[in-house]
Amino acid sequence: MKEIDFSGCPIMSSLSGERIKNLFEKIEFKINTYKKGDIVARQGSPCKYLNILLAGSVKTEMVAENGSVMTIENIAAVRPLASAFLFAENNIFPVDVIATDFCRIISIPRDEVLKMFQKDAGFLESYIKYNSNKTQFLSTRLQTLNIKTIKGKLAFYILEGLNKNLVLNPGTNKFRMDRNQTELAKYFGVSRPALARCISEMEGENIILIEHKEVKVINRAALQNLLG
Amino acid sequence: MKEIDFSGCPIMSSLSGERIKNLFEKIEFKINTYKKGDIVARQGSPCKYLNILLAGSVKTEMVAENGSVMTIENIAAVRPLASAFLFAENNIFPVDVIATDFCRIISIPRDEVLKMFQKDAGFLESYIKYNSNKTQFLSTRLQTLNIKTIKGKLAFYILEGLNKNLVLNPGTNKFRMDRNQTELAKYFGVSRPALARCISEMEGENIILIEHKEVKVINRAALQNLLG
DNA sequence: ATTAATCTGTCATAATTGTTACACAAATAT
DNA sequence: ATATTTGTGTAACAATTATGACAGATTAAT
Repeated sequence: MKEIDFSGCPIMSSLSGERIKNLFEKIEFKINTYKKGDIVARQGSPCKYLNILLAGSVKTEMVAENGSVMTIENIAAVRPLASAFLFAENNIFPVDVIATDFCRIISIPRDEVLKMFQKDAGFLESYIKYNSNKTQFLSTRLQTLNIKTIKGKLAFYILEGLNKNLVLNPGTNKFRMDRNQTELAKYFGVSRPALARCISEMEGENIILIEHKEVKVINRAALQNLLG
Repeated sequence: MKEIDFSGCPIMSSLSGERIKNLFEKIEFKINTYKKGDIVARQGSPCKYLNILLAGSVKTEMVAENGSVMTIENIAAVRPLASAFLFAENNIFPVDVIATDFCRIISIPRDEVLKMFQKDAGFLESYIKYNSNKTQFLSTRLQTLNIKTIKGKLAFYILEGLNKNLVLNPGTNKFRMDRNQTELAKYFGVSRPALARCISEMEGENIILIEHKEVKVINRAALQNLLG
């Protein structure tokens, strides 16, 4: 086990090396390597192992029967692959997983993972935490996308950012965005000029004031109204 | 324990009564009742317990400081409340939870839940499965919403429905929707007439044929093109 | 079988957003 | 300091979608 480096892996990083060693004792697993272009997993095939990308990078693609392809995600080590699918009702890979580099991937059978959960509550907690965080993240993204107007999305984003900042700076009406306008437009899935227009309109209506990445909320009630 | 009925609860229903009884042995928990209008949990308060709604119903709301309110969800027994937040990094309730009826809610401390995981791998598996299913569900919803055009959403929806049906009826190019046009429009978050127009255009282009809830795919490649 | 309710197809108009383009500001590199 | 890149504000026009409205088709209820 000493040759496996899980540092940076969201479901392992909280565990010490010693603990990881114990965790894998008597656990069956295999490590495969893939070269660039190899297919790691096929869309539609059952997901029976916890696969963790130890080194290299992969991309995930959806492939249709007529051959048309859509890239979904690029993933770099160290991260689990499709961890939400291992235990789901419908445990098949929703995508093709293709190596975009030389890769090492560890595969731990489902039942062995359950044993590992029983053995080390910390590992179990990390795994659940990882999935919980993901669920939370997706919920928030979904809320954002579910708002139809750009002004609404922006209002939601600003109120959210303000709330996060409130924990550190109680009573403030300012916060700093971690995205520029172009990135924000992509995040919302809208065009950049349309976002700029909305910002300038909302500034004109004295609701907010944005300078660089600094957002100042002037009329909070108006922001709230844009949500519903 | 005999008075607690978990039937229909997604994280308990796979377990027999005997097994549930064992599971709760030596486990600390409390059961509270709430009458209509009572606040079960406050937005922003830490989520330290696994709360399962045993009887009654609740609604979840986001409340702003100026008092404006937005209802997020209505939940009826038997279901866990905010199960994704118990183990997440940021374990605070994102919403107010308010009883809309007489309610009984069991609260099991976080650490006790971990003990229960260690005790019964089946319970652990159900819990993880529940969260996994949720992640999967949200991912799919996110993909749908991420497609900008109505035709694209429809194409995605149809291809997905076809794929699900393929497992039962290999080689088919038909499937039956479980929503009518009005419901589908709501699901997509678009207006009903706009959806109807897209359907009729796609029928005119000989891509699909929809009769009642029966969908027939004529030109699958064209559907694929609408995704990207 | 008839009525009532719901669902569907369609239209004109308004509102919102995307596209493309350009000038200028800000940040970064040389 | 200057050049280069990247980000921002703005505009005209095109495309898409929402809104509201209506008639006909389908389904459910009596």
